[in-house]
Amino acid sequence: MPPKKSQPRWLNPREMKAWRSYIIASRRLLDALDADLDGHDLSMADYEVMAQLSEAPGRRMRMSELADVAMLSKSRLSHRMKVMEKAGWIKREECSTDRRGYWAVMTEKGWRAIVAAAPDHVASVRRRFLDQLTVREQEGLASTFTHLTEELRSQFKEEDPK
Amino acid sequence: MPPKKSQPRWLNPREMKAWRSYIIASRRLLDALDADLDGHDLSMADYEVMAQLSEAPGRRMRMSELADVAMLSKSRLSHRMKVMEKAGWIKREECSTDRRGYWAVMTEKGWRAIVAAAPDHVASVRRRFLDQLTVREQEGLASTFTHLTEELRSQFKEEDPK
DNA sequence: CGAATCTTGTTCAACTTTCAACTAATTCGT
DNA sequence: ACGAATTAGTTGAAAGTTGAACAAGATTCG
Repeated sequence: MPPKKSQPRWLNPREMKAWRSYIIASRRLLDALDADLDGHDLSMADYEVMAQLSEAPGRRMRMSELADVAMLSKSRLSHRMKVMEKAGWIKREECSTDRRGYWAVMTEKGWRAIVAAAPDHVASVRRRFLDQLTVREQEGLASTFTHLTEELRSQFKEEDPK
Repeated sequence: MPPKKSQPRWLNPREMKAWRSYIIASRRLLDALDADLDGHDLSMADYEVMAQLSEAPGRRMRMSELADVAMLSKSRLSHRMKVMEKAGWIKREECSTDRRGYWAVMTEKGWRAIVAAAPDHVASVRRRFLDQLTVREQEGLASTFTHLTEELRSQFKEEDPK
């Protein structure tokens, strides 16, 4: 039997609805959350970086680790950090134990900025997202997407084994 | 009683889990889907534009309407269209009934490009997303996010009444 | 040890997106 | 009808992102 290019299974209505509603709501949601952060001179991505950094011991993190947890490329993080450094929110310190490396260190000013933004952002996440879901939906969503993250992680590992 | 700035309600563990798992899975998912489209010289955004256009009567749409359904700013669409026009995927035609306007018209080459990409993209959406969900989860997700889209639309209307 | 390899983080150039300004055509209100 | 306000769409500059190339320090292992 000759190898045959498998026919694409088109999406059935249920699948289509799941996919389209997810993708559309997500774009709207992310746009709204970004817009809500505008007043604090922050994008969602920058907020994420600052939030992660603010929770790290000593409010400092190695660049690579920060890129990792914030899911940014090293290059992108490096560029953003240049901007945030200019804004006085972080500074970079050489790492004494690995002289290739740097610490991203949140400044007092950066801390004040994230502390000022956080309540508004949380309120925004509530209003735009969490408050629109029942408890049941929140739980379902958490379980679905936790599983999905796992799966994507393992797909990624298979495709690019280290 | 003086107006008091309301205390921010922080997220409880259930809320936190729903929010974080959603945001993380979504970023991974979108990244994976984009990567899967790489071979066809398409981003998700460009795919969306082409897909919408391909489904329009005559495979043509007014720029504004296309921007609308693809959820892009007019400016962004205009720039992308310049690129796609150079690639020979679309052309622009003056609109006879409204002389400010233009039709975005998909070319034969554009049609072939989207027809070539679609099965791979659908397979990718399946593999990365739909196949990871039970039927129950797909239904739950569709209902949750359909509702969310509605809600966000109406929030937007309230904030920016036309 | 020391050569090959890997990791850290930055940089450059190409590309994409945003924002505000702009032209031109249409519609609205009186 | 006619001036004001809207709408369609583009543009150019500034800002953001990507990906490859790079320098320099760490690691591995024969």
